[in-house]
Amino acid sequence: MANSDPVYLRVVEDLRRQITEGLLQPGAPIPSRHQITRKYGVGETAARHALRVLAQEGLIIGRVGSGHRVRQRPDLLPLHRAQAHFSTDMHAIGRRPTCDVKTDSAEARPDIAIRLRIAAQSPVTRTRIVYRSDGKPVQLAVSYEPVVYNDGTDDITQVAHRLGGNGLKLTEVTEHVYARVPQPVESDVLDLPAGVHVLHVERTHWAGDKPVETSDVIIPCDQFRLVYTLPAPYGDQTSPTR
Amino acid sequence: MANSDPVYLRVVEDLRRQITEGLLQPGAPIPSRHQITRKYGVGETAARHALRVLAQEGLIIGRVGSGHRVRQRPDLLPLHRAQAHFSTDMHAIGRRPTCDVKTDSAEARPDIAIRLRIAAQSPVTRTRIVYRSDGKPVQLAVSYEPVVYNDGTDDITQVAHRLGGNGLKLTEVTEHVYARVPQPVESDVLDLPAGVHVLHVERTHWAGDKPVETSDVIIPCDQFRLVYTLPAPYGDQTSPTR
DNA sequence: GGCCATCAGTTGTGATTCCAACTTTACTCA
DNA sequence: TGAGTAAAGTTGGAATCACAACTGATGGCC
Repeated sequence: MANSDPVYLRVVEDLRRQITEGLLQPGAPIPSRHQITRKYGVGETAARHALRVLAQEGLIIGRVGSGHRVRQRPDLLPLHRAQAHFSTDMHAIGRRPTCDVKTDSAEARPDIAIRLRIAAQSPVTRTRIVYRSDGKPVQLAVSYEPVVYNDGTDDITQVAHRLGGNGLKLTEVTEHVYARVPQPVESDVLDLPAGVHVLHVERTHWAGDKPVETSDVIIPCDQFRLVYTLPAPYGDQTSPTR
Repeated sequence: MANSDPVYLRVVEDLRRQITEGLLQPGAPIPSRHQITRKYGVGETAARHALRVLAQEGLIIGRVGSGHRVRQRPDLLPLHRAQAHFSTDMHAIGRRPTCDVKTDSAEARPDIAIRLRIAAQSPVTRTRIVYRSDGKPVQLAVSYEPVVYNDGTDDITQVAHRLGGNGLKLTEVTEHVYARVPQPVESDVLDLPAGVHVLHVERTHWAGDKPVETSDVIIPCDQFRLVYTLPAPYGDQTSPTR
């Protein structure tokens, strides 16, 4: 009873459950359209629709000729986690992700010093990462870290792990989000047409009450979208009946 | 030439252009499936797909039996704008949006005082708004405003307009986003099951360099989703060829 | 005038079929 | 053995037909 739900939702919910419960690990192949029709006894339309919904949720990712695979769990909101998908996703769809990482030393600008709660002009390690998809720059991240945390040998992109090794535990991430290109950030490398909207994320990683790293991330808006999922049509309402 | 694009994308782009250029104002009806098939000379599948894409973009909203209409422009990311859709959207899909607004005076808690850059225990106007959909509470917002800005007669939900009338111009909104339920916020009114993820937005409206209002917004994550739109399949890549 | 039933129109969902483009695998042949 | 080729499988796109549930408006009836 209570099973007047659309057919495709049955497929969606079953696959989603398997993914969220870990039965299907990231990278695992998803049954193809035809396999779904046989396995669930549904039509091709329903199978295709189910795959589309899951893909749009970000749980799976498809590739022509190759099939769908479980994506790294995007979960819900954290921008930093979504950003972590960059490399994985680009690979998954056959683009070549690259990134330039340039690290140098600098004196903390006043705004950066405030964010890191250190004295202005303190020495910081500045890391500038340009993310590229097939050579085209699509994302820019500039991170600042007090030199005291940087032993100079590690990959600065893995602050969390390194700090974890130092006995510090990252407890929180705060993010300030703007919808524009702020002045102090060099965004010319992204080669954006004038007037394009960008997401500017000021992100600070905290260990306890101590900021350990802060970064500016510039993301053109056509890569991100905050969708207001309504509990109704076209939505996927994460199993409302259970 | 250069028109090997999918057919449905032609429809999507044309309608989207009309919407973004203002030819189709918010509330205006969108051609129905059958009208699209005739108007654009495409099949029903393409028409349906186009409408689905636009709906998922948030540009239009459909209602069984009634048709699609242009939604208030959600643009891309701003949470506060997405939130502003609450009432409109609920109406559009036939739910009854209501909200309780309770206003009282209080002394600023230390954290609130910092956010408003006023002295702790200064008098503030506190507004607690519970958004409901068909009676079910789905969103909670608690705002704080220095009493100096509140003349006591206006609707506090329209801070921007009121301040605009006072000659102040809101220039910016900063948002801190957490993915948890913080302690100081009363979230029991939302009647959330334990462990449910929520979006906690600390939002501050600025007029110049002066904070004029700050608020905590609690949104269960099943209402919002940050989708990482890939420049590839199922995406709608906002006219990449132009 | 007011109320109710009917009816055309619309959306959401579904089945079925087909095709182009692509990937992967297996196979053939030099 | 190695390279090129063929075949099978997969996705994205598309056409066509169908049906249930719902909305809005029309018109008839009291």
